[in-house]
Amino acid sequence: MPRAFYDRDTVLVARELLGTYLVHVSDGVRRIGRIVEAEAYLGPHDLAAHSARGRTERTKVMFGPPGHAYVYLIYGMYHCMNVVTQPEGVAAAVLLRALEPVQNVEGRTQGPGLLCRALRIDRRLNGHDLLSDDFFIAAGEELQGFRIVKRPRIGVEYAGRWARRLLRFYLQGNPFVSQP
DNA sequence: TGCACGATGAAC
DNA sequence: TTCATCGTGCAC
Repeated sequence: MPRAFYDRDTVLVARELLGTYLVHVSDGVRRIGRIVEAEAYLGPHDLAAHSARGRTERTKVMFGPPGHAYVYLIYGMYHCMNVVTQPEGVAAAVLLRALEPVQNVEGRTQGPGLLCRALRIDRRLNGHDLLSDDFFIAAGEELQGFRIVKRPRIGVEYAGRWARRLLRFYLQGNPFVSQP
């Protein structure tokens, strides 16, 4: 997808990422998954977003230009993959939560930690430009007939009223969604 | 320099 | 409901 795709409202980007293809080439293997579930993290005012605590060493990528990968380690054993959105200076991103396996994908892809493991995504890719030829997102087909479901985000109960916002999106009925 | 904890997943 | 496991962020 072009830079301009990411340089837009984060909720819009999260919804439109559904049905697109995440491609990662590593060790000469091209692994592809279709994005079926994603969450929007809106910026420093969003108490569920990492950027809510300001710019730190970990979150500085979120404050950077759109179309880059924000990858971090969670619970000491899993990685989470995000796409940075909106103009540089706006610390917003979309967390990829589930993929439908398409090519060279081994293991489960339901959930942010599992999808990173299956596509061999780790912290080495933090800050990576998604307008590259080894890690990028490609357009999918039209989502005709596929309803997009809106739900509260997962695992952010500490965020008060922000935890109840409907910022998780997934393709209704898709068997690869992590928590239908 | 130390320590509490998490945008998770799996087992019990 | 509990646990594995460790980098980050902030307290001291």
